[in-house]
Amino acid sequence: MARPKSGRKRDALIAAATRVIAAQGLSAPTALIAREAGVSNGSLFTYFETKTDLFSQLYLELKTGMATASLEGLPAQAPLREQFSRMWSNWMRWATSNPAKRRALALLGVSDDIAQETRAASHLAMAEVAEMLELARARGPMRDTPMAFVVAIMDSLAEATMDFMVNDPAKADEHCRTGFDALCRTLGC
Amino acid sequence: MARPKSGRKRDALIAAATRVIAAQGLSAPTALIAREAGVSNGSLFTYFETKTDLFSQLYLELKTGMATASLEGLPAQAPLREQFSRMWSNWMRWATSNPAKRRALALLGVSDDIAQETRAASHLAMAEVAEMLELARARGPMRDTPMAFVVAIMDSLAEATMDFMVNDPAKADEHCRTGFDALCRTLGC
Amino acid sequence: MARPKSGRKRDALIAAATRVIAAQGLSAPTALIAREAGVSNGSLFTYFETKTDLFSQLYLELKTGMATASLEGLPAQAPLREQFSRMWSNWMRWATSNPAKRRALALLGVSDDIAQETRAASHLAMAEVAEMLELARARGPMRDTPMAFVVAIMDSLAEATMDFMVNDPAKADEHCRTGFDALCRTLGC
Amino acid sequence: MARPKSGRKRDALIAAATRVIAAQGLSAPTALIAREAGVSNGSLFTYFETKTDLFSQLYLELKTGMATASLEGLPAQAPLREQFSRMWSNWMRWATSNPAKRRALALLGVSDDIAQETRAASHLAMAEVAEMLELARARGPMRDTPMAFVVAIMDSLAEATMDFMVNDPAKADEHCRTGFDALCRTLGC
DNA sequence: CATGAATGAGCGTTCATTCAT
DNA sequence: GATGAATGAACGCTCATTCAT
Repeated sequence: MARPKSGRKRDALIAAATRVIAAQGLSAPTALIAREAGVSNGSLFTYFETKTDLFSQLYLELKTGMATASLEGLPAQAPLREQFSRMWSNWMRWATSNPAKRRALALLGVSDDIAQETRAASHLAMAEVAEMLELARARGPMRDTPMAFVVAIMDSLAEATMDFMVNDPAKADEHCRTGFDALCRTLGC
Repeated sequence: MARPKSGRKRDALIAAATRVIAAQGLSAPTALIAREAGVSNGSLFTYFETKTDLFSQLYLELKTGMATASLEGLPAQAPLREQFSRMWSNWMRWATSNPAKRRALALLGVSDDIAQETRAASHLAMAEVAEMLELARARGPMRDTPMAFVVAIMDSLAEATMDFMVNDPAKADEHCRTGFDALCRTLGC
Repeated sequence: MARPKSGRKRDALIAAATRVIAAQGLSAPTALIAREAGVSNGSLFTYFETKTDLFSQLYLELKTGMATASLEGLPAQAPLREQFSRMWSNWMRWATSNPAKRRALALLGVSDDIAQETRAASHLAMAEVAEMLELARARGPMRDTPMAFVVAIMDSLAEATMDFMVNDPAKADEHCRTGFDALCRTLGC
Repeated sequence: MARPKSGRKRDALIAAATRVIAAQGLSAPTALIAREAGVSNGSLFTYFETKTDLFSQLYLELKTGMATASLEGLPAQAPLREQFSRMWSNWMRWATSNPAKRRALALLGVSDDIAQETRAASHLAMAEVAEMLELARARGPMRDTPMAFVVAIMDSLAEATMDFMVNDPAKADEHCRTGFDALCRTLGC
């Protein structure tokens, strides 16, 4: 049955792409990604049909990873605010301890060649997070604002917070809390 | 030390670059920008040493234009909150009525080849806006947060608001206010 | 010295190559030929050492098939001219009812990588046909022309006739006769 | 007005393409053609938009050159048969003294990426030759055969004749006449 | 013996930048 | 100064062939 496609190689390519994109941007050569993954340039295309395909799968994988990390170990019984806070901390931790992933995700997020389809799929990954947000804003001043707007605000507060945690790591925890508090004030939770 | 802004052709190139970047992204060929400006490809390089140089100057110019527009006609005598609100409206109006400029600015903002130096210079353009923000947060819950963080939060709320105004223009004014109210709640102003 | 024609798969590859070459030209990927034959890309190379080898064998096989078809059912007792005419009809019928084979053969015939050796071997296949031609021209105006030249003339008249029969199938029989008559006038038979 | 596109370079590219195609076939790298023309690989594309474009223009140019050469110095007052004979000699001379052009033309003629349009244009170049053929067959046995068929027959006799003249140059003139006589017998002229 | 993943040279084309006109 | 042709490195992707399974 011949040499089977190696999950290991695919993962190496995904990981290499993350690193290389973070370092060089989306215009990084596929050949470099392949080399970084310890694979021939041609092989990249047995795992991903095109560069765009690689990027789409990477985007999805990063988004999913981020969502999963954010939801890890949530105290199911605790009050909403506490769960929400924990989710936020998880999220910030993921971002600050995976700067390459974060940067790659940011670049991919604004790239023209991530299809609408792919973006839609990525929202699914974040569904649970969105649900928590929905509850958190339910009785506050943004209760009538379109959900997508609220999500955008949360995202952008998160980005700002991450930036600060990274740039001033000594006070990372403090900045994390500052960001969360700002979000809560905005939502009224 | 900037090269003399030698008139019409330079401006045409800047304007063309804005349009072309908005349409095609940062990888748009210089030759296309030149053609769009009604100028030969070679001439572009007598006005800007390199593509990066063009992009840096464009970045600065867009940032400055945005700041200027935001400060237009502020009621100097009115209370802070009113001035702040007016500034916000100006800002949002600029963004929504200059979508190409906004998109170009966003792309340039995350580009690798805008030097730190250039970014720093761009902050100068926003100095007055930052000052207002300083006053606005002075007595609120963020009074001890590093100013840069507060700026980042404002920026990101602004971006989210712009997105929504653009995507749902019928309710642009409402979204504009929603964004501002969220900011004020965050700052406590 | 040809490798044993080991059965079904080899034939499937030959047939697939015919189809694929007719459709895509000689630059068609071996992988496509293999897939079309229901065989893995790697297996192609256990039946044919190289792409060139495949092409050479295919060339020979097509030439042989063409010759065989041309000689089918010749009326051994009938006068030469009748036999010759029957051969011509057979030939034309083969060409018009096997357009893919004909096209593949034409492409292979002008390809650089069919060795002289292979071409020579292919003449053997046509030996009987050549013999008839020899007799047909024996007393005509071309009796002193080098045989190879006469063969070339016959071949090229044949190609022209085939083209016409294919492009205007309604009058195929008429064109077939027209071609034959032209040949006979040329040879004086 | 900048360096103007150099006719010399275009011609060098056309000539190089002729040589390289004759030697290596249609799959010859554009970079080789450029190098052979003494030009950078990039420059080829300022003279020809694509490889296909280069090939089309080359095809047309070769066809036209062939036609022109065939018609050179025809004795306008002489009887048709004499003119026709002279044209044939011209044609054969062109082919035998320009083997690379002839081979390139043959390869291009069967290439898939010479558009129908281009082929049609090439017929124009041969219009005068076709006219002579029309007269030559007018009263002969092929008077009712479609003209295109007659053309095809002439072409293929010509090709066969050229081959022989090239392979046996000592008797080139004799073969030339043999071919012409065969054509006349076919047409009845 | 069959399979199909692995390899890496090779291709057509693009594009920032230079420089002859 | 303006023009646009010239340059050549670079890129995404293909494909004949090899070889681990």
